[in-house]
Amino acid sequence: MKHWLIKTEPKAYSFEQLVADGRTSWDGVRNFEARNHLRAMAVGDLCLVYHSNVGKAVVGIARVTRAAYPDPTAPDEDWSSVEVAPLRTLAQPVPLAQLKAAPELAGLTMLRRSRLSVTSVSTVDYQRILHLGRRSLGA
DNA sequence: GCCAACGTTGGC
DNA sequence: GCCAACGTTGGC
Repeated sequence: MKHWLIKTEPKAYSFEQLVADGRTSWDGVRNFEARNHLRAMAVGDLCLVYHSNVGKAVVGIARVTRAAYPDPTAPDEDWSSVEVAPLRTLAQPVPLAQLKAAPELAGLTMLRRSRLSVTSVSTVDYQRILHLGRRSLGA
């Protein structure tokens, strides 16, 4: 199983909206590298969902429920979508500043390639980020 | 194939 | 609102 980080502007489509919807077509990606990552996703892969611009934090986890298919928002063009469903909301969001401040996450692709909307995440980094998202005692 | 111009993303 | 990063486009 692979792990990914997918970005969304919450004003356009938030994780809360995904929870409300139950599942969604993750479409609108218009970058070749990001598209290729979508195509590499398999059903069951887990995605950290990051809110860009507003929030600037990892807020939840989604599960891939349908592998890549043609992006319905770009008929006759060579883009792809996957379908995802919410798995759970993090007890506390993990802000970008916290990701940047964690020395063990220095290799995170998302930090080095800040404009790439779909990036892969190593299993160990995925677990580190989940750990940061646990509610801390006394918080 | 190079490179300047331009548009978009996204943090600050 | 600004600006850096960077992907895309198009002229040559």
